[in-house]
Amino acid sequence: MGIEEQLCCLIEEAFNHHFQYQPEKGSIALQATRKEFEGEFTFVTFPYLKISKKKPEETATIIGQYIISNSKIAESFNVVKGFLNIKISSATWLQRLLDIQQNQHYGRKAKNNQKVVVEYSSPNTNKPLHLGHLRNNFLGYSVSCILEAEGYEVIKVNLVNDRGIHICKSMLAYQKFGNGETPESSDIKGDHLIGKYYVRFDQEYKKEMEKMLGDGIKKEDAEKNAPLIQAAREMLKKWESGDQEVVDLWNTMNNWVYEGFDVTYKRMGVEFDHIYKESETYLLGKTIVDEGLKRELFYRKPDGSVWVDLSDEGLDEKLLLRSDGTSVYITQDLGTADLKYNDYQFDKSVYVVGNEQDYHFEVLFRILKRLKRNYAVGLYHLSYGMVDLPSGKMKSREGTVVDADDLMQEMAETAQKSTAELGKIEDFTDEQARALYEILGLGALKYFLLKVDPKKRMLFNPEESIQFHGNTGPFIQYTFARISSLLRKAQQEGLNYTLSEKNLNYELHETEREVIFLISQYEQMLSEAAENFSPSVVAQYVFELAKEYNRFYAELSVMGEKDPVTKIFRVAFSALTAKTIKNAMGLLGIEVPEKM
RNA sequence: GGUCUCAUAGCUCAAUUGGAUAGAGCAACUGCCUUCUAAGCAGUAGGUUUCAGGUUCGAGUCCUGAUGGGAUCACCA
Repeated sequence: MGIEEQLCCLIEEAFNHHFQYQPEKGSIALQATRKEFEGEFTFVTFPYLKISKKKPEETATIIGQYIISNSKIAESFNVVKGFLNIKISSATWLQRLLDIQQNQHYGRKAKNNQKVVVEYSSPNTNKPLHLGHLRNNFLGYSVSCILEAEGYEVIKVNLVNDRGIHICKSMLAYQKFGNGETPESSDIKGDHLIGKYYVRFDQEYKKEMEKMLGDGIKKEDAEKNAPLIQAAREMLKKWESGDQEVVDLWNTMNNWVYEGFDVTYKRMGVEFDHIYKESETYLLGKTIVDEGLKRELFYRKPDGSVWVDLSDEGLDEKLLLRSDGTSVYITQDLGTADLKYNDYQFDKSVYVVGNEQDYHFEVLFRILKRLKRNYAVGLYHLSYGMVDLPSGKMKSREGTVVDADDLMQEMAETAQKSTAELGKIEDFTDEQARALYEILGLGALKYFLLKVDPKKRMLFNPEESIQFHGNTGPFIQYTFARISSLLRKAQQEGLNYTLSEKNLNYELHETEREVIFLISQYEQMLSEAAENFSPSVVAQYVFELAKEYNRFYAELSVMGEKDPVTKIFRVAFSALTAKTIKNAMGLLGIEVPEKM
């Protein structure tokens, strides 16, 4: 039983004993004591005054005294207003640390026999990945790690948008202006090459429109009837009918993109168990439309289009099938939802998709509920906010995007610069040094994007945002490297730092107490992160832990400590801190270096 | 215009889901490397939580309204 659980039991007992009251199971909640007061756990008595029929201070004191006299878990308590602050004894904390050291599975909970599918990334194959995709990918990967540690079996999937009018745009531009250019011939990464033609299409299309506007044609008509857009539509039709030439070009160009994406994904450190392609799923969902029609959940308009009416739930009518019988986005998503369930029989299915699609997913999930899909209860849209630049929104066509490959490269270079200035890794080989820059640069970037609550939009300032000091990835990595250095020394001395009963008599210093408290909160933190699908919970936790350890490190000596028992405790304590940091950073998809 | 969403220190973000005197980092200022990595530590300063009401022992958090951002409302994806 954990320390917190024991305290809750004692408080329940106290209510029984003193107030003849049996609190509901699990209704007693503790919170962490605020820094300015002594103690680790706080019980708020205000909600129970009607039961105790006493003043807040008195109620708190009675419960505090009960805890002290009926167990050895706490060493003292203090009461401020109605707040009962409980100070856990050093021996209790040390026993807890000993338990953690002996636990082989520390940081990873038992399997809960639940399956969850996490869909993330979901790029279009007409342009390279940018900053917005980085947030998506890091989020998706981190949430997967968190759920896995929480006990789920996690299946990471990527639904690639590899077909459609926008893909045809870059294909058409390439056909017209490409002159047979290839990634090899120009030494350009495949996805960037395709992106170049996507932009080119837009430029040429705009030229045509300007000309048409000059000829007195209305804007709407120009947009619809410009020769290039018509050609793109024509090409889409050909693709759908399986025209060999178009399909060949499509294959060639998409493969270039995939080769480029592979490089980017590898550098980002993300991966997938399965890749769905829309070219293979876009026809799905039509049978579901038929099903819905048959069950009179949907209806057909005179022109042949199919709709669902959600107005009784405060939403609108939504188109599910065009009048020409072709499917729209949501049709595919209905089909893909079934497909995923058939493939994996998941308990939960998470979609990591930006909050601009909140309405879409709201509609999608409601339709699936109406269709009585039994898996509908497990659907979750992990809706994350956009990443803004100081100049405002990113727009691919206006060239105001921050490219993912460029950004990762810059981060690594910044790491190299900072490392060179400090001059701490002179003994590294070139290869080791490069690996370190990668770990630090990516660590800074991932931490920066993950430390913010996913739901909130965030600002990314390329010049100022990414630092290596303060609340950053490298700060935490640095703490790990420091401890690693200590552990190397301990190893050189041949020190065995396995904790034993001998270590339980030690009187903890304030900083040590704080750190152990944080380490002991790891599992609870993990649950909270999993429940909310929120890596930011982990990020804040690990920052707090690193900060607190650094305080300890500045105040007390580890390897220089004279008393051998204390020394063993501090080394073990440091090692467990390092382990916890590594585990937590692992949940964020961030590596930690032994030396930096 | 309808719906959804956000607004906290100069800047970027927290606040244990209704609890104590609203906290960190950056930027500014002051100290600390002859001792385990100074990518660090300690300290100073910075707030009418956008505004106006309400709910209650207690509100940054819940409700109503206002103001200001953002998203969405396509036979686009």
